[in-house]
Amino acid sequence: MTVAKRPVALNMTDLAERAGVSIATVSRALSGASGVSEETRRKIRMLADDLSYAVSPDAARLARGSSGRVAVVTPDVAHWFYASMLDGIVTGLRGTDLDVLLYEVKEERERRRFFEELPARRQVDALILVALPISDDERRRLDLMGVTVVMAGGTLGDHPHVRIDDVEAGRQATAQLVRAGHTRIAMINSTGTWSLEYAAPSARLKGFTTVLEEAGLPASMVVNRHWGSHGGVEGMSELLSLPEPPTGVVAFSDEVAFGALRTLRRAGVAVPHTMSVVGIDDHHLADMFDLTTVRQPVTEQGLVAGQLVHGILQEGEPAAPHVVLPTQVVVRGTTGPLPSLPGGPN
Amino acid sequence: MTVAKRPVALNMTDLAERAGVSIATVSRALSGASGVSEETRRKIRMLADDLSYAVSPDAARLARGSSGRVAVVTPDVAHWFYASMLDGIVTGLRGTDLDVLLYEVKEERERRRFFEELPARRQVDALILVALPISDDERRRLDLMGVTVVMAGGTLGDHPHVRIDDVEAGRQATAQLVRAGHTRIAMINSTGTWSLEYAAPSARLKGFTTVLEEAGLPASMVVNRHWGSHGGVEGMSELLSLPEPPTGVVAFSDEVAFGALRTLRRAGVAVPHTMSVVGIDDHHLADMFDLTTVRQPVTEQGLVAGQLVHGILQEGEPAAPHVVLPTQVVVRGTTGPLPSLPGGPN
DNA sequence: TGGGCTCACGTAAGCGTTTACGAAACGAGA
DNA sequence: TCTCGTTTCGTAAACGCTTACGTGAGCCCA
Repeated sequence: MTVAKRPVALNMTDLAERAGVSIATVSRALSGASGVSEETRRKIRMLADDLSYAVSPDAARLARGSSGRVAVVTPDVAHWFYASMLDGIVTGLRGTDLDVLLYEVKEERERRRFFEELPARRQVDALILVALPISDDERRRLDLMGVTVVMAGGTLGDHPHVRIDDVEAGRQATAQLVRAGHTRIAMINSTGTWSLEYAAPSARLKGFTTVLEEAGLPASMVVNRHWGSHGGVEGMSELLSLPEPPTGVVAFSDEVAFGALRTLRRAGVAVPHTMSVVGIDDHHLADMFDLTTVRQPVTEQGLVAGQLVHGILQEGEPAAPHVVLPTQVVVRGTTGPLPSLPGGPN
Repeated sequence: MTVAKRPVALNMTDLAERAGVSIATVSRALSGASGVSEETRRKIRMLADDLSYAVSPDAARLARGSSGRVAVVTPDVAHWFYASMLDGIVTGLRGTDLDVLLYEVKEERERRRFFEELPARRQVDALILVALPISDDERRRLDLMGVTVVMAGGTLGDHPHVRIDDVEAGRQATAQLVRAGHTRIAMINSTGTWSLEYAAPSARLKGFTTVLEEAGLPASMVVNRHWGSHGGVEGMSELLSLPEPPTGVVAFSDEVAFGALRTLRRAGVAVPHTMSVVGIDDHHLADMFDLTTVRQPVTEQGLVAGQLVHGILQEGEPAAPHVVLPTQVVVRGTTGPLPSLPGGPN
């Protein structure tokens, strides 16, 4: 006597027997395919319900040739930005019959390993890369998978993508300070987190410098730090230690801005009267810091990415493969008019 | 002439042909099973590498009977707590050959749908529930899946779980204020987010009241709000409007505390001199708010959950199925000694 | 009344693996 | 040299579905 591996699950053959029809009919009835009378279909469906039978996705996919799964690859699940993207993707895919397989590639090592072993290989119908900068070599490996690839929060060759215009975001943030009359404006930017160049920092910097030029303001101070809150703490410290500190600061991200604000609070510098700060993101805690910022629709980007994948899988090439979502200034309390006495309190 | 659905992928039979051996040998060689000479194995592995062939997981799993996947079910991917849990789980599972299938059940509707349709059904070997309160009925449905179920951040019948001691967390937070000499201590708690009772709020409340009793302090004010930052904003407003406001507040979570701090800042109430605040979590931005809090190891809980699942799948029943991780006070700037002039500034 | 159509359903051939079982080859002990 | 045990490998039967194709049954219209 052999013991079944999965004692509980009954299969389609069992169901067919009890329903008194062939397995093919059951398959058709349950999958919604045509070729079954409505009555038979109903009968089978009810029976399946009663016996709480579910079609084995693995077997179905083996037979059909497509997996019904999409892989999401992200550098850091825990981080607000990626988590929000993921959230958007998942909701964008809800309702479709696509499941999400999650891969995190935190460090350079893991990322190399991911592209070498391609664990998602032959497992998914599509791949969504979340703001993951990628080398040409890796792109080639990816194509080897032979699946749809979509980039969310960046670009990737000709592959479909969703993103924001980072140059514009940088412009908007900077313009907000220029408009308020500031003339000594600095930026706490963020590069070098990845060994591969991530596009956002340089794009935002470009927006920053462009606006300053257009306003006829002198080329200004830019410090580079890690793009988390601690980067902001350090960056602002450095700016404060300058002989002639700026009166306004553009932060690469809201988290950087949070850190900057903490430094300012500890240093007793009045915000926005002595120092104005503007971030980029509209982090869900930005309101708690009263932070003026440039909102980028993160969840929506994920959502669009999900829909893009769904569309492509369903009907081939997408209508609009490259989506750029708008950003927009959200004015709160950390920006204000030029201080009357530069450097002095209040 | 028929067109192949997946033109690229070659299969094990192809590989076997080119290697001049049978498909069984290839399978054994690639899976690491015994019964192949080392030389043959090496040869086959090299060939597979050259042709960049990878075993089809679906087919392998169909044949083997286990999916090699684990489902993670969480109420909100974007939220710091769940995202951190997820992060821990993913890292805990890294290195094993288990993939993560992600399911988000945000609203009551979706959650009901999840348990009715069980999309993860027959797709995974195990299920990790992330702080998801569950009814008895749903638990029964779950057992019907016939897979290992692990709870992270809570309990679930006899199923293995990882969590913290929420009563203790509540105690520690409250004790921190009592120790500082506060006598009018309030709590901004959080209930009713789910239709099902979530255990943490009542447990933390219990810790709160117990400490007050032990200290001989009068039963104190407790307001209930949503457990996000806006709940904290509202909760603190309500407390401030009291005829005799407290001098110390325990917040259900750090996010609630963030909101509370914002209200205090806007109201011009000095922290910690006029009002002390302590949170629970040690959110990664807690430091930016200078928030005193009770740290709970979130990522670690996820990590343990992942390891638990891996262990169970590998060797059956786990050695220690119920893990309780310690919490610990982190003192920062939002708590201080009892104000000399209650209610007055500074 | 019969020829052709449509519809509902069954038969069986895959899909790409794993694995029980058996066969061949080889070495060793007697 | 014969026999027995190992080791290495091949054969073929699953695994649980989907789907191309075939077969009757029923229907319509000439």
